[in-house]
Amino acid sequence: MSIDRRSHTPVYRQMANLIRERIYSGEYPADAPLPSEATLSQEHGVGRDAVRQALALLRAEGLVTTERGERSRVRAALNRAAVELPPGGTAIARMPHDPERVDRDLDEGVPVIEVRHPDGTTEVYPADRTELIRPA
Amino acid sequence: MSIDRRSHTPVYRQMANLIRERIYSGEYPADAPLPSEATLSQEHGVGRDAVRQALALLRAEGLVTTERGERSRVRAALNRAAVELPPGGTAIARMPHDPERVDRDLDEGVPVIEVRHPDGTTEVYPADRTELIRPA
DNA sequence: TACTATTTGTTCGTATGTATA
DNA sequence: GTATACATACGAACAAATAGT
Repeated sequence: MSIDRRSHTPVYRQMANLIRERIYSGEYPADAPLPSEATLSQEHGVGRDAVRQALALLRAEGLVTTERGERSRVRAALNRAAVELPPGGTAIARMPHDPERVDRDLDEGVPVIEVRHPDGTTEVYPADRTELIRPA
Repeated sequence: MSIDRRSHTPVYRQMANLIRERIYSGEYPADAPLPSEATLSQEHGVGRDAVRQALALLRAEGLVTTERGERSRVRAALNRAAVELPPGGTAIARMPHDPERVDRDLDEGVPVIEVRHPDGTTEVYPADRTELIRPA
């Protein structure tokens, strides 16, 4: 797969698709660093900007994490315990808003599960990706 | 000569021109270390990035060499013997590709001369800069 | 030998300008 | 007018190699 300049799909989305496929295929294994933005930029003949926008999409999907000064990494799969629901309780999955995400020290792309008990109290759990499976 | 912020010539190219002139003028003599990147950056009021890009241009031209942990140096002029061409032989000057350059242990910016003999054999010589002369 | 300072290498964050669709 | 795309530019932080004490 490579970048199609004539496609109407923006370059940065094509880049995201390309990197995502390499993650799902195992070419970029979990916890491994991706090539640097500059390397990806050169190898695929696109601007650094397009690479950065692609990585932003993958971060939002929870597939990669990025820290300043380090190459982006494939998010390691975590095995989290299921949330036990109390009788009459409800659970809602949502994305945290940005200050909340920072406050809870969560990576981008990590949804939270908000458990509401019958007595009105609520608890919030991060819902990390549990497996590396291509969404249907 | 100094950096013109209003010029359409990129800052890093202006920096390369500036340093190149100082090399040709003898202000930075052969084999002498240039000022550090940080010094050049501060003295000319440009970012370290611009300095590094300028040095990359000069390396590609074969004017300077850079080693990690040391300041860049003006490439010493070497007096290499002329290549003797056999009757019917041909010679081609070209830049080595990157793995070849590493393999032959050559600095950046050093072309090679490929001598082809009538019998089909070839020899390759590095073609170091022999004099410090402003190209016409 | 060991420690420290200097220096280049790498990398991401951010901003600006320009061009194009 | 907006979104996309690229090049340029600066900053910050850290790693790694070298040199001097």
